[in-house]
Amino acid sequence: MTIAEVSKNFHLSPDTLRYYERIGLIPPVHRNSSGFRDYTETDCRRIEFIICMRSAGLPLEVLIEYMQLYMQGDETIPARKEILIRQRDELAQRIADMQKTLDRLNQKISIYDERLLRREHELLG
Amino acid sequence: MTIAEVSKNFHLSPDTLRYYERIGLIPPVHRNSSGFRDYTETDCRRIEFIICMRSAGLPLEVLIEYMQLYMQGDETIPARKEILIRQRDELAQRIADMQKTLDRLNQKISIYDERLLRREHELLG
DNA sequence: CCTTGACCTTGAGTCCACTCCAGGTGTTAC
DNA sequence: GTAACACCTGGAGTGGACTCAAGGTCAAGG
Repeated sequence: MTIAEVSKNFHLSPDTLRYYERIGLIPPVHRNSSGFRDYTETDCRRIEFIICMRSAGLPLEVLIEYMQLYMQGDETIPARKEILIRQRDELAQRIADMQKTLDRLNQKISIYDERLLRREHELLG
Repeated sequence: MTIAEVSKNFHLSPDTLRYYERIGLIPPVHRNSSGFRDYTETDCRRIEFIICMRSAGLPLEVLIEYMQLYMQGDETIPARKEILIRQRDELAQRIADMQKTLDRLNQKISIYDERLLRREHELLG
């Protein structure tokens, strides 16, 4: 797969894909005869994983560390698991906080609804 | 209330408090005789609201717009409500996405658990 | 041959949300 | 009166995550 195809599939700019490679988030991508990147299925699965984690706000730094451990094989499973657990816990906390804000927004919206209804009532009645 | 007290109560640096005022997120805070800021209860309630919204990732730009409308009185209620609805919907979407990532992290963690158990089993058995 | 277009590299620029700094003022404590 | 301290201002710096620009290579089409 060319960089353009991967870019299109994942809605990620070619610049970002190259950037991820440059910072060691994904291992160097294989090149074709003209030196162009040729992404494998494996590359794509990794990219998809990264996008998913990034969408939840996991920092690149953490993902880089995770991926580097991943490349080193099975001995790093405990370390990788630790990272995932930590990130999972932090994420759960963020979700809980955001849920509170969501509730508050809903509450505020319904208060505005009431106020608008009252105003309408006053104007018409 | 002095800036130091507000800072302590809300775990927000004095620099950030001044920054919020400078960008128009909160209206100019009243000063005491020596020119120091003296925060009112109203100021504090606004700051608390901002912190809550920021913790859910609402951009400063949106909060500034909301606060500016707020200062203009009741005619801006419909516009404010629109902002809140939009932000609520986006937030709900973000939470849903994050929940998916959370599920995926949990799944991955339990896979690691299994693998570690198997390895232990192989080593001991 | 020359142009076009997809890709390459390196390095600089951008955006957001702070955060820090230098230099200054006013009150209190010794 | 001078030192310590809490605060002030304007402006510059930082960190994270991209994003863009300049200049170059390569293969295909006219």
